[in-house]
Amino acid sequence: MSLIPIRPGQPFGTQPERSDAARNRERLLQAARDLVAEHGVDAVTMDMLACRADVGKGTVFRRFGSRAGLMMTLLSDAEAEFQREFIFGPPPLGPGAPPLERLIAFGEARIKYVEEYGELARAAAEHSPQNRHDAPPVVLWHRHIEMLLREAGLDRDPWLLALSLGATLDPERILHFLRAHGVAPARVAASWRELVTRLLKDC
Amino acid sequence: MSLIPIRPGQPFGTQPERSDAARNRERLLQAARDLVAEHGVDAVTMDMLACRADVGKGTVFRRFGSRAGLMMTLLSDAEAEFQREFIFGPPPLGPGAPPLERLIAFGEARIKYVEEYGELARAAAEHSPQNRHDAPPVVLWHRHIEMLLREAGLDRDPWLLALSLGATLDPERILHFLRAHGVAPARVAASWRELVTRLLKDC
DNA sequence: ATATTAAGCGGACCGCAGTCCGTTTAGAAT
DNA sequence: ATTCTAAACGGACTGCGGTCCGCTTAATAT
Repeated sequence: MSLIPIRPGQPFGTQPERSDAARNRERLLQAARDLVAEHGVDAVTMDMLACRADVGKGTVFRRFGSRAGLMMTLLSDAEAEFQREFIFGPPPLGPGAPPLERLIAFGEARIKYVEEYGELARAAAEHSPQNRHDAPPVVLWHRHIEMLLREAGLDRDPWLLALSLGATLDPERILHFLRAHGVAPARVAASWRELVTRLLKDC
Repeated sequence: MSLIPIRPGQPFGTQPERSDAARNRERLLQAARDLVAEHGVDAVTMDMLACRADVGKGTVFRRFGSRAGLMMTLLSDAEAEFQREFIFGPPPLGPGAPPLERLIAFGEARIKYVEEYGELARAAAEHSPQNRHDAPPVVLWHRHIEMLLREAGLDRDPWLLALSLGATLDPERILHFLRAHGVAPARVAASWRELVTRLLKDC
């Protein structure tokens, strides 16, 4: 039932992790959530986290690989929920509605997602085009958009077109307008609606 | 005649810079160009540059403010040329052609620009949404797109729509597909053409 | 020439992400 | 219980971007 493993807590083919590792993972996640709540995503450093969780710095990086990896882990629940909604949920976001309406709903849902988790999402993509463009959830979003474009009859390189539309919904970008320019979320959503509506007209 | 001051060599209202400062600026720029040519943008560090230019590290940061600032300076000639072309140059990129054709030409020119200067452009925008979205050249591109959209009769929030189209042409994004996914530039250009053509149909 | 002064300078220093490697320990095998 | 070993651990260390601040010097005034 789980979709794409966003950040496998314990990798697939291996035996269950050692008890001390499990304990440390819980300690780290709890400490990370606390620190984010207290100081905000951007102020949380890896040293701070190691210290708060009373764990060596090496352990933090062994667990999460990088700061971006940590942020992905913190996002994974919300991300899984989002995926569930647009894949299995009720229309118009989920299956059952015509592709244009699903696209519109997808954009709106993404914008809400950014409102809530934007800082985390941005931090999860920082410092690596790879993270930004090829992370499993991102690829899934793109495949979803591509599928909807095809359903709508757009057959001219829907993959690239889907990537372009995806760029439009990039968390850092959306967040920047929301926060730094004070653009209302509803306005962003309206613009997205306008964009995809025009794009799919007469297909 | 100069357009937007991309990175003022010597700020506006002040008297000409001191001779030693001028000498150091030339030394730094030359060293930076050499280092980029030798090792590639991503491998050039600020310490390396200071050392090569035989200058203190503080001087490097006094001059350019940050690594991104240095990269913007290195880009400024190419950027000014690009601006000249789409503002004053011959159609279809410059004025004289219908807006759709100018938009198409704009995207194609940007893609060529990324092919040539993409690494620099990416480095110039790194580590700051501000640099990425609100740098003077970026704002100018967006205004240009917005103007073309208006000319084409698209009157529903052309500013946000222009930003979305701009996101589509983001250097990091384009560069990522070109380099990491081996997508041909012509294919990216075709996708852009498709996107804006559909967008402006019946306006 | 000399004095004045603000711009310029340099490099020690800081905080951070990420690495390395010698040490510890959980858990299995005996 | 003892031994064994691979996984996990921790914290010193590196490299980088960026800052700070006491020193130097170019340009100007006298």
